[in-house]
Amino acid sequence: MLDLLENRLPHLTPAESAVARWVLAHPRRAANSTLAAVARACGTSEPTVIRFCRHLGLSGFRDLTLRLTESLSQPSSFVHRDVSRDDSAQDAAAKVMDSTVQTLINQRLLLRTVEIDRAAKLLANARQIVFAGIGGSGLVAEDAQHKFFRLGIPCVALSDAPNFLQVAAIADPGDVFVVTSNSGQWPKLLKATESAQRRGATVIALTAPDSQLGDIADILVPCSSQDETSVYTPMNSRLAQLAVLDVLLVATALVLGDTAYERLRLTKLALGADLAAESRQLG
Amino acid sequence: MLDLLENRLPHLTPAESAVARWVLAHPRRAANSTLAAVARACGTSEPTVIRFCRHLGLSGFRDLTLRLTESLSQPSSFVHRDVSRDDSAQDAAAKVMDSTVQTLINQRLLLRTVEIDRAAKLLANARQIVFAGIGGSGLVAEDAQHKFFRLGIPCVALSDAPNFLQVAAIADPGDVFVVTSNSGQWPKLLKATESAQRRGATVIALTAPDSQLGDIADILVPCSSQDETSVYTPMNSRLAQLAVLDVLLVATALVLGDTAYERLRLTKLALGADLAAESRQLG
DNA sequence: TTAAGCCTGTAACTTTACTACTTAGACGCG
DNA sequence: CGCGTCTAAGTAGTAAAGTTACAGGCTTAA
Repeated sequence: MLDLLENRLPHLTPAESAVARWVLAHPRRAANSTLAAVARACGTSEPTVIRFCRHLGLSGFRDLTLRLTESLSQPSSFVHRDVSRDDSAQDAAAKVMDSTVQTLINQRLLLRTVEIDRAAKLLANARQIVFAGIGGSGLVAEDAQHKFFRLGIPCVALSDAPNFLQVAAIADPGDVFVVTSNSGQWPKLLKATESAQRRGATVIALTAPDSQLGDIADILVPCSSQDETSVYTPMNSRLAQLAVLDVLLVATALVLGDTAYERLRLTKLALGADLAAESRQLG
Repeated sequence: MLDLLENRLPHLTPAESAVARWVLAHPRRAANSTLAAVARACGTSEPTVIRFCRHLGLSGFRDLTLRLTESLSQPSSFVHRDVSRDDSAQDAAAKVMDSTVQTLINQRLLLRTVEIDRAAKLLANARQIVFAGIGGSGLVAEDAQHKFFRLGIPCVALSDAPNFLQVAAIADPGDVFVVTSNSGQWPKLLKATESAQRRGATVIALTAPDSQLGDIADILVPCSSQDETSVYTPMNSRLAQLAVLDVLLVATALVLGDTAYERLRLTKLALGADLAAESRQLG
């Protein structure tokens, strides 16, 4: 938030930038003040402060105070630092975990802009869910299939382009395609996606917000792409995608209600029972 | 803040405790709502909500929203709250993401007790790395294989018991087995692991600290097992395991030094080049 | 059964955020 | 140089939010 402020500072009008500078200088006071107090402190008028908030993409002054307290209480401990080649194993471990945590925190924020309930309703009423992803995302698709089949909805995971093209070619209007891709730019993936859409299927995309795949999807779930600068930066985006699929699973289960609840319970029980049986047998 | 709320809950009057329960259930919504909206949602009146705030030692409703956003953006706010069946999609999403983040934060702490450098040295010098996991952990094993092959070390992923038993039966002293299991109790997994050890192979286990698998492993990497109480609780343990494997990958790459660095760089380049080629071809 | 006390809601009041309109100044164009 | 226009800032008003005062009703105890 404060970063954003500093970035926008040059693009503001004189009176507004005075407000910005004051807020930057006294963020904590700003968070607890009223509109009138801030205006007075900046030597300007209340509407100017409001306009200042709007130019920052906020809904109003109230929003500003909220965002300020939010960013003031956030610890800076998870900010990402690249692993360097002379780090100790413990240092590197901490850095990797931190960057992972940060990725997920970012992802959580990204989700606030997504119509999760709409996605969940679509998934809940799907004739079949097709999870598709190539390369590393193929595993994400498989993981999703492993999760969603427990809801009792027919699911399939596709992890290579030829299969995806074929399934897309015979897509049904009731089908929902969940397409995962880091870049969202692979031509074959786009081609298959478009072909599925032409046949009336719905597409939910887990990908970078400014990608081609994101543009054509019916529902875009932006996933922190995190331009992986260092070669040591691991595939955090994959974790974010997995977490998002967890979210979609739970949201879909909530839409389905009792049926899903019971099925989830039963699959869980089945696992426990099997473990017990095997132990007895060998024990 | 939410803790405080929970503590004070018994000392509140009926109407106020209704407010408290609602706020606990929808903290994020409460933080963004107006006094009137909260009162309506709780089926009570506005003054009651104010009195509720005062009993918590706050100056008023405004203060409540501020404190709520504060504690929600603090890391301690990621404490797990079960998804309940009447949650909105957004609430559920936040809860799922929070619990995921919390799992990873816990995992980071757990890693401090692990001899990561020793594990990394073992992996770096392995003749072959065998990643094994059955059920959901099978995907973790495959993911790990996808990551580690980029270091130029021979890798294999095993996701079912029969394969694992066979590979373990012909294990070599230079082999390193990375065995992943949520429970760490599956008899077949234990049997295969022991057989590999008898042939001189080293075993790194990603599992619950108090499990049988953990006991017999050469190196135990404890993974937050998170007694999954609610059926809506997704498989956070899997994310923790994936993150741990990222850590091991980076640590191993650091041990290998320049060679690994170069190989990681090359694999990354190869992907980018392929994407460019395909785009040209179709574009 | 009645009186005291506390919980709760209604209604009035104050503050607060926001909007519509107006004015002052800057820039371009005739 | 003057005119018009367009942007930036402020004034005043309004709607809505938070807060307070007060009164009704229920509980409890004498």
